Amino acid sequence: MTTAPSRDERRRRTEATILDAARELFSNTGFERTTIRGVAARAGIDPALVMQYYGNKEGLFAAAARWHIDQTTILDADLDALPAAAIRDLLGHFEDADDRISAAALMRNCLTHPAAAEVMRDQVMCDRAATVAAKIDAPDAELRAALFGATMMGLGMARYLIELEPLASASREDIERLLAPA
Amino acid sequence: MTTAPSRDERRRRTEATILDAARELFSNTGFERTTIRGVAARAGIDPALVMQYYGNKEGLFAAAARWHIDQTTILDADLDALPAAAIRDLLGHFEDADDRISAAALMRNCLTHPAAAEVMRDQVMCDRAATVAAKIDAPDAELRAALFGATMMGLGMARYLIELEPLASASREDIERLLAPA
DNA sequence: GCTGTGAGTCAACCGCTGTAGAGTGAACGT
DNA sequence: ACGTTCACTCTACAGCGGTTGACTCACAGC
Repeated sequence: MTTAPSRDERRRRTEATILDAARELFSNTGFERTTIRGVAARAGIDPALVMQYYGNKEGLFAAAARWHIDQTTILDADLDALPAAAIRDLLGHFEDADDRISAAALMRNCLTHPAAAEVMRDQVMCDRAATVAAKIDAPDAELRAALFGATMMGLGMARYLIELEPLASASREDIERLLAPA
Repeated sequence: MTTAPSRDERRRRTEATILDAARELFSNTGFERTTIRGVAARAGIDPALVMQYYGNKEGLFAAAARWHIDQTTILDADLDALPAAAIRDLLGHFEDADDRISAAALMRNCLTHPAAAEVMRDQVMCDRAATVAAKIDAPDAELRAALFGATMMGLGMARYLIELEPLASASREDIERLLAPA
């Protein structure tokens, strides 16, 4: 048999298990249809333990839907390469096994859950749009950036959440090739 | 006092009142957060009457979220004018007082409600994309059309549901002017 | 006038879900 | 060895929300 894990090692492990289960359900079925009991069952533990760790359902969601905001790929690109970089960044998030689920959890609920909507609007879109706008030299820079952000959001939702064909099964290269010029 | 309305006139009137209330709530707070009791209260009638008319909550939603699918504006446009026409069509839907709410109801719930997702995917996106694709003379016509549809969806969501600034308060002309070329 | 029909109401049921509090047993410090 | 801490469980509660069935009452046809 393997060596027994220490107590807080064990704690961190179950905490991660809960978070994984929560992300899975939040991203697949949305906030409202996800139940604490469902998360607990999937994690193989008692519902009350979820409460003990995250306080309430909102807390669990807040912990599960955190989004890594790294603007490096955007900051490093100049205006010409920016669309391609942003597309690659978005697709990268969703191809990556770790980021995918939490990104999907945020995106799926941003229309129906107030907190998710706020995060989406303020952090993701506003901040990104600001850095994008700073690179555009035109009178309508902000509006252009917002339109670009909306386009990226639509792409992510259509491809990964609604799974619209043939978008869902198209290759990253094709998407980048066709959309980047626009 | 006015002349008393006939019985089925009265029926149709309350039915419409219920539907209006349902659309309002579905489009503002989403399917799950909308309660039959809430709809009834807003309509000024008893919850049981909603059930009597629409069977269950799903039936109410199905009746409330119907989307007028008129592809005339798309069909009439040739390839060059198509983006502008589609944008005008989308914005027109959302500016129009009648269509706006049911369109929003469908769009808001298409990520979290199975039936709404199906309608969105099959009817709105697939059918439209097909007619769009028929006009594009390129090997990747379908993918291009899907990307275009995703862009339009992102635009609608960002502008009318998340109310992302400065997109939400921009004029129709500006949006059309900036996005159509792409 | 009388009766049937149908719009609209009332009260209640029942399952689900978030949440709370006491309890248990194994790991940990001493 | 022993008391303490802490992850974890069991049970239960309270409220909400969809749904139901019996009831009321006004209007239409005879």
